[in-house]
Amino acid sequence: MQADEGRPIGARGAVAAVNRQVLHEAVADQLRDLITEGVLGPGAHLNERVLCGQLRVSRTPLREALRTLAAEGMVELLPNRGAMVAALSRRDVEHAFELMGALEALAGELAARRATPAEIDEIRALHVEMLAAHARRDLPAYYRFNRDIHRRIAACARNPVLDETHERLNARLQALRFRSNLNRDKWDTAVEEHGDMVDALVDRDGARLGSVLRTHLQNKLAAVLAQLTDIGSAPPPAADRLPAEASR
Amino acid sequence: MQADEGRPIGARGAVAAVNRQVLHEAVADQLRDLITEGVLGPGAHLNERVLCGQLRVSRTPLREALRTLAAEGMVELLPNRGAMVAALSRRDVEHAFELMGALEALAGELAARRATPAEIDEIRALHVEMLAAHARRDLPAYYRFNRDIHRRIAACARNPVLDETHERLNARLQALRFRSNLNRDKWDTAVEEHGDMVDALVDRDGARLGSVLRTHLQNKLAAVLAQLTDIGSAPPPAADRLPAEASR
DNA sequence: CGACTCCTTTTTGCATACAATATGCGAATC
DNA sequence: GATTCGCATATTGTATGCAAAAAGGAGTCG
Repeated sequence: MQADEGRPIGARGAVAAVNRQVLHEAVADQLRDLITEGVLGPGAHLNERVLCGQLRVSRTPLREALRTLAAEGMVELLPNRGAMVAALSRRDVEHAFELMGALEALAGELAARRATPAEIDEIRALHVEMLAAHARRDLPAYYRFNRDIHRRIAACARNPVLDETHERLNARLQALRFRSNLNRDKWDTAVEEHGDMVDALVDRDGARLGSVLRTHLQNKLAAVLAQLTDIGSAPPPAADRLPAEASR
Repeated sequence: MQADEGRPIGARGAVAAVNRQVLHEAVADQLRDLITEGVLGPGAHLNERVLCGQLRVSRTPLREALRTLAAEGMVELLPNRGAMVAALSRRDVEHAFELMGALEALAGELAARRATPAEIDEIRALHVEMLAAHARRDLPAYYRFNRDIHRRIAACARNPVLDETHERLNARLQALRFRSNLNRDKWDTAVEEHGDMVDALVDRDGARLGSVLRTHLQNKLAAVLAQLTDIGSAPPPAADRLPAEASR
């Protein structure tokens, strides 16, 4: 990808927010993406010079971005020995999901109390679309609707602090790239649970919504853990999706 | 985040490692302290050059520290216009406490399930000491025991991810410096609630412990909000506890 | 009297240079 | 032959320099 000079790293594609002018934030965004996409796999060592060459930035903004990511828990800093992508142990995953459960339960409770009728209608509509995707066995579409529904429920909670915490935790977990490993039974169960969620939301039954979300997450944890052991010590994904280093 | 001392990736060293002296982390720690202590009050503008002079470091580690703190939510970065200490609105405080309630409830539930008898005994002992401090009207001692008890309960939950999230949120709130504004009634109520907490823990009644913690926090929120309006737009505390700038 | 513009000053953002620390390899020693 | 020491190299940590953006102020025009 020959970057045209003036264009900062992160500004690719439609969804990119307003043109990031601050390089270190753009770099942080880019690295986050690379990590969640698995291009930079768990445990991967991040060599500053190499990354500088690949991202076409100097070490200063890169290092600032790394500090940001470290504070977010996406990378780990080894003093005087560089940075590596955070690698979650099985234990870490369990802990994260415990916390996630509480966060989603809270979000559910609040959402049941605060959602507007319009929001609920929208979520119901998305749910129906998700059912269609499920019937069609269209996994990518299913994931999109799934994600969107969860996002919207979170938004109904109207608590940015909760939201941010949730997003951050989610980002850390995304690095595990547990997906698409969904057998039919689990998928059906998940869809059922989603039905319960929508019902609870429509009834504005916060406690029930919270508990459904918790169960939902519990099942997801089980799936993730199963996959973790399946893979075992997975081979590190090759990091060749990065642009080649600039020749100088 | 930092203070990851106990978990060096590979083999854990038997002997305590030598004091690490990575400047940007030291700076971050120091700034955190200055903010929570109120030396750098909410909304205070952080001029890089000035801080460099006061902390006797160059801009690079300072800037890296600021990025860290920004990711933690303690400061806000205004692109091209520097950093300022995060200023929480009333709304923000309410949101933070909502989240806090869920975190503490979870911690309580887990603690009731996972605490060892020895830990429970220790907490009971601390509780008795706290009662003594209360009887003596020794506020500082009370705060110390109070804090210690909460910390230990959190530790019993055995969930570092939860713990870190909780600590971080707490740090952000500490910047408000709501303390010592405790009238007798509220104090008595708080002590009573602490009694319930210990009882619930001894009974290993997670649900009850969680709900007590929630109530406890609810009352604290009320106090904080009251104080927030009391103070109104409080004058920014003078930042003269910093060392004077080095003359060059 | 106020708003606008242009210019100076200040401050932030990025790049690079220099210093400190870790790593790897080979020679010397036991 | 294995271990250890020491040196060479590579990598991270810190400081500084330079450019761009913002803030502040003086002067001018409406």
